[in-house]
Amino acid sequence: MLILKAAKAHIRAENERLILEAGERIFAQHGFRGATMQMIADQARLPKANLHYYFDSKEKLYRCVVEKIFEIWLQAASSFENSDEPKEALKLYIYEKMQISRRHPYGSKVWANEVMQGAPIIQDFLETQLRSWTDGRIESIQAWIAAGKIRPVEPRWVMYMIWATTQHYADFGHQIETLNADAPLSEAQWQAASETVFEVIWNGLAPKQSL
Amino acid sequence: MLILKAAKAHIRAENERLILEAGERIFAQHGFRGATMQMIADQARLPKANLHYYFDSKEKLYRCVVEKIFEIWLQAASSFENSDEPKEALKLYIYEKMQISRRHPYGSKVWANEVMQGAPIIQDFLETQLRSWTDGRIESIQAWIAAGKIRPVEPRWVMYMIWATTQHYADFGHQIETLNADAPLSEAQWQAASETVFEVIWNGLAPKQSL
DNA sequence: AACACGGTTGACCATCTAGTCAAGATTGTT
DNA sequence: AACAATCTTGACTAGATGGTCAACCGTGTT
Repeated sequence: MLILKAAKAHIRAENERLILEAGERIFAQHGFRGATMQMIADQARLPKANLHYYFDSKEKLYRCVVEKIFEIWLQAASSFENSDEPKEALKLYIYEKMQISRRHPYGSKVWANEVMQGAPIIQDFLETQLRSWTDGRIESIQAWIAAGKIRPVEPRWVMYMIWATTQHYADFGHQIETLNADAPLSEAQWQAASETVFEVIWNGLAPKQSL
Repeated sequence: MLILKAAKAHIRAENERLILEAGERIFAQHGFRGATMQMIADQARLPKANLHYYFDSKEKLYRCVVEKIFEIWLQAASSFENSDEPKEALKLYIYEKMQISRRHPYGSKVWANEVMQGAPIIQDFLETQLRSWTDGRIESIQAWIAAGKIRPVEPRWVMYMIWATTQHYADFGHQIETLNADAPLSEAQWQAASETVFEVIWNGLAPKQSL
């Protein structure tokens, strides 16, 4: 009966999760072309043919991985709206993005890879969701400027600074570890880095102390 | 006669230049594995076999490309030393790095790709040249802190902020263009972005106005 | 003109890889 | 137990790709 489809849904869900997780890791480490279905299969501890049972093609799998990453990205984005005060809103957003760099370094790298190659797969995301989200955030920042809560700056360049500095800790994590005597950043170091990023940006944006 | 070697040296120099330039572009756009020798050959307008005449293997060619990029990177690094005053030194360095992002976007992407994949080819560079250069710069920054010229901050996180923000304009150039109504940044926009990056970082680091 | 040396090139090969397939194993339902 | 839908998997194929090679070309020297 057709109801069986639902009965075995958990198998499908579990295997798709395994494959997506493995894909994220392998695509991040080797890029789209550098990753092979065999590598992903080994990482997921499944036979290669099984991957093609759940995902038609390498490209479809890749697209799913990228879409999942974009979801997480958008989720973090909402923390931007959790306060009207720029200091609080920026602090939440920056800490949240640093957290993502720490928890999802592979996802961040896949995204970076995709964009660096001209976003062949997710160009439509950039043009729709990312563009409209960014426009919204730019309006928030402009409102802060109008209210004299931060210095007059072009909001775009500030957004890019935040993205760049926070994602750097994921995308260039290997370089950072190498310069940290080949050790991953400690809890305290992550905390300190997040604080410094926030402090420098906030002090950079805060209005000059009026005497 | 052996002197012929010198006589045709210009042919070799010119072709190596063509191939390296094409390689930089193709490796940036497709990653190491994604790039094919055929693509690079087409870009350089040379037959594929000719590439193997000048560079033994794809990997050797790639290594040459990456080394060339590191040279440019180190060159910019020297502008850090052109002034003892932090404001001036940082301004020069940031503007120089923004300039590099604008002039050598492909090189920056190749570097990013390489690091994201764990620096399989240039790990030794990271551990020797980059590490020692960074240590030197950290000392400079600490001296500024000791002299009360900038706030007390962990120099490492500041270096990473500068690298991240400036390189972002190359590595994520496609995303930036998409969010700029699919247009490349204008001269004025590059200028404004550079200024904003510098202003925010400098204001973020400058000591609080003592009343 | 003859030569030698570096440069050029099309054709070729071994290998790798995305994707297919058909036979068989599982599992929930009746 | 019998069944049907779903899941599993080893073996296979077609095409792409890095690298090779042997014949050929061009140019400066004698």
